[in-house]
Amino acid sequence: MSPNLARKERERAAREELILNHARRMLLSEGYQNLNLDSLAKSIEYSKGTIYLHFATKEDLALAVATQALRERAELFERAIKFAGRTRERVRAIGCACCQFAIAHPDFFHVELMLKSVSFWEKASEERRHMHSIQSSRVFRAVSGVIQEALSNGDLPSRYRPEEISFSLVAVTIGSHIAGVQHDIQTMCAVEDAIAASRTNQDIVCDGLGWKPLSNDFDYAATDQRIRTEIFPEATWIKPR
Amino acid sequence: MSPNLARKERERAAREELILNHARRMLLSEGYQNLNLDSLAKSIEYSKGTIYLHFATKEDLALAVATQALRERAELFERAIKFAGRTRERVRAIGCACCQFAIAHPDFFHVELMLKSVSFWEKASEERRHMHSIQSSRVFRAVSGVIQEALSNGDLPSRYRPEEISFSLVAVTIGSHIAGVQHDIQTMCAVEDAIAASRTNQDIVCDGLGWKPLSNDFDYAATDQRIRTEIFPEATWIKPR
Amino acid sequence: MSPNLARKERERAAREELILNHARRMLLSEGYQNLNLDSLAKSIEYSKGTIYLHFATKEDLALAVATQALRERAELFERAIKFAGRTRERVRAIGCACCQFAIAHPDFFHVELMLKSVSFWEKASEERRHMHSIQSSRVFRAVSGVIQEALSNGDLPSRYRPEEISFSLVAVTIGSHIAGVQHDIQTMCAVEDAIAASRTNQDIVCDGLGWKPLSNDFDYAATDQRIRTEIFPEATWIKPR
Amino acid sequence: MSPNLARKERERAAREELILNHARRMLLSEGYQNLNLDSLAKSIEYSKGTIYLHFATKEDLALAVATQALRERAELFERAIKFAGRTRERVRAIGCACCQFAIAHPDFFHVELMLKSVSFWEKASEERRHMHSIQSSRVFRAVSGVIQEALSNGDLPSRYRPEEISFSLVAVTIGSHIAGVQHDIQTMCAVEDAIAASRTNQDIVCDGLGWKPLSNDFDYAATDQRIRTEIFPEATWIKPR
DNA sequence: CATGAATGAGCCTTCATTCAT
DNA sequence: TATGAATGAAGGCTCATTCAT
Repeated sequence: MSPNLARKERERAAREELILNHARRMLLSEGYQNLNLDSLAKSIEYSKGTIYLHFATKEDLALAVATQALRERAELFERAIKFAGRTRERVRAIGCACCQFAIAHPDFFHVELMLKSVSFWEKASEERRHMHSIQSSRVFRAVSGVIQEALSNGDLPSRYRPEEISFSLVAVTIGSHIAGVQHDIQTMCAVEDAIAASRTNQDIVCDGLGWKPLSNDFDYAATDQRIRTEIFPEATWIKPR
Repeated sequence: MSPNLARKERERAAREELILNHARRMLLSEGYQNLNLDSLAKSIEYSKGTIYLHFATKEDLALAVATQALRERAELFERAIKFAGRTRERVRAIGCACCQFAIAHPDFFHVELMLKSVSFWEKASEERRHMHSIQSSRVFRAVSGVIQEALSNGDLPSRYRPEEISFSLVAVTIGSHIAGVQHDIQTMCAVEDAIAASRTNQDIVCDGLGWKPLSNDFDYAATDQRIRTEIFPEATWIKPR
Repeated sequence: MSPNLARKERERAAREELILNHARRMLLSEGYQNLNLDSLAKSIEYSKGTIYLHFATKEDLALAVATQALRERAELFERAIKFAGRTRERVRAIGCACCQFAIAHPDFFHVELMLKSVSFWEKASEERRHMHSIQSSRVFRAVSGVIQEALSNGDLPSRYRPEEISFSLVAVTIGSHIAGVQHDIQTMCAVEDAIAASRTNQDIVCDGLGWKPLSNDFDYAATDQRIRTEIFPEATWIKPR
Repeated sequence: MSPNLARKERERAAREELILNHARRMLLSEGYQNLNLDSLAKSIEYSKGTIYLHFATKEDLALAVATQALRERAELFERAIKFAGRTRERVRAIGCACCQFAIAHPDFFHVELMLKSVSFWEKASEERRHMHSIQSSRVFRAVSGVIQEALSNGDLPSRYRPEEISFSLVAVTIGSHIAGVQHDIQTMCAVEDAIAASRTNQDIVCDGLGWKPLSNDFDYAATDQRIRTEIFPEATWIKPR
């Protein structure tokens, strides 16, 4: 009996993953309001009722999609901070992780912005909300660990508080990804490669924070090469600036 | 006859403004999909039919809301660039304009992100689209004028292209406002005052770009004081850092 | 005062005609349900309110359009029966009148069918209904006069009752016009010229009724020529078969 | 499993039939524009959503009603042409089929005229359009087969082309049914029995076409008797003339 | 008299959710 | 457990009719 139960549990998890994958695809290509459970059911080749055996509401499902992605991001970040090098090189690796994620899930910020809606959270279940916050803090811990160390060893001046530094990095990254897909901004700012532009902006912010070695004083080309080799061998886009 | 016509025209404009104001409020608090014309009609105390005398579709209405706000932003920017001072002081004034706008229209980025949807633009009328693009370029011209001048007179090094510089500023500003209202980011980055955080981030980016005088070398407190007095006397929040 | 009143009355009648003409055009090109008073008002360059000064309801207006056209048909019929010739030649002239009318008002049968709806008549005013029936009987009288004479002088055998004969002619004419514009019937019956087909069918029915001279025994080419010259000089399409 | 599926399929077909029957009734009594899905739903005692499980749009539903009826007509026609007798007797049987259909679906021409609208076909699904055209050609093939044979064996003179003959018959039949339900025509032509009048008109046309044996030369009473016995035993109205 | 702004009932269509099987 | 038929509230949009000016 127990092996049967285990098998069932595995099957259940597999189906949940299947649902999430299809839901993510639809969510990203069509937006939240155009995600409808009829076509999702058709797409996964299970019935609508089955979806409801896994997720209490549509909001619950969407939140699970977001959490799944956030977990991926957390994993990328945790790989990044293992990079052997100076703190600024490590934060650079995190920047690469962000871009890696953005490439895997373009437009994902849309899903994240959707989470902001109050009515959304109200309709999602407590359990899913909790799971989301767990992944959220994994991401944050990765970033703040590097910042802490940089402040400790003097790579970062103490002009800004650690949270301010996190916020700068987060803000410029989110902003770059969002602005990079806005058509009018793309046009007016002649953005050709949104990913490269995002990395440039992270560099500018690090320089502005005084995070040593400044990009004027150090050639990060070799770093990029190593990040690619050691951390993200699957990446095809990390090029030295 | 003419006075009658003039009065009617005024009344029509007033009603359009009334509709836009309520629509904006609902759009911001509930999101695009939760804006419904029934409750809007109820809220403005006119019938649904009347809304359609002003706007051809729901998308048209939403675009008009966005354009109205964009016009305000353009006006704030054009006031800002008249500030008598060095280029970095002027871009600081633009930063203040952004914040002024963000205070007037918190969450407005939500509306702007909505504009990204292709299906959205298809359903809006050509006329409204044109009006929107006009305001859009006013905003961009203001920013790029200052950058151009800074590059010319050496306030900005030529390390980055002017469009890259625009993009950095735009990205960090958008990102700060968006990140500043995300609940989990607020918590983890201990953001108390999102507006102040946004200004800090703009400062960091300007420093990172090497925009002279760097914030280490110059006390912008007096500048802020003057921006407040000369450009935004209505502002209650511009404080020297 | 009286001349003023007369002028006003003339103006009123002229405006009513203007409305009817535009309404007919829209009714024929778009169908009843797509006739809307907003575009009608725009088209006549008077206000919607003014339309209601002439017609109590939309149905009233449509009935007036139908009546106006019926009057035209009655006039054409009354011209036709004055043709100097044998009864079968006269009924042929009526057939030409029908075609003349069909050319002037293609698709008009659509309007006439619309009149069948019970809910339609309920909403039209008594006065308009009366005016419609007056024109209706003018049309009928013209036809039945010729039939009566043909029965009297032996051109028509007495096999059928006069009303049956009227009905045959009416039915084949209506049917030809309707079938002639149905796309699938056009295709399958290879109808190239619906007007010519309609005349052929009238001929067939007359032959079937035994109306002398039968088309095998008489060359109606000269008759057609005379109908055209004497009765419908404006017609461009009456050709001898 | 299979019996379950079969039962479900049967239930589904039964419900589709239920919807179609009610829709037909409403369509005929109220016209297309007055057919509304709210009252249809109420009438069938299912929800509006259920209707949409069967039909993609209102136009789809209406087209299905038309196709259903057309299929019935095709079946009647195909029974009729099996009548053992001369060609004119067989076309008489088709005439009876028409009347049989007209009795089953009085006012059905209204639905068929509705199909003329271009915008209508655009909104109907390709599948339904195809099904309609299939039935349409069944009907046409039945008629043109008899005509072809009559031309071959000399029952019909070659004065008219086969398509012209089809068109005459179609036109007089459609026209008789339409004219037979128009109130003013009924009154003025003293039509007591529209069905009988329709058959008379078909006879007149056949005579006019010279289709042998002419009604003067042959007593069709026995034929009618046989048609009734052999082909339409369910008919209560076929009487010898 | 003439206007046209305002109305609001009504329509078609969508879709998250439920529940009998 | 899994299904998918059924639901019905809700939403965007139209337009004949009215009435204050």
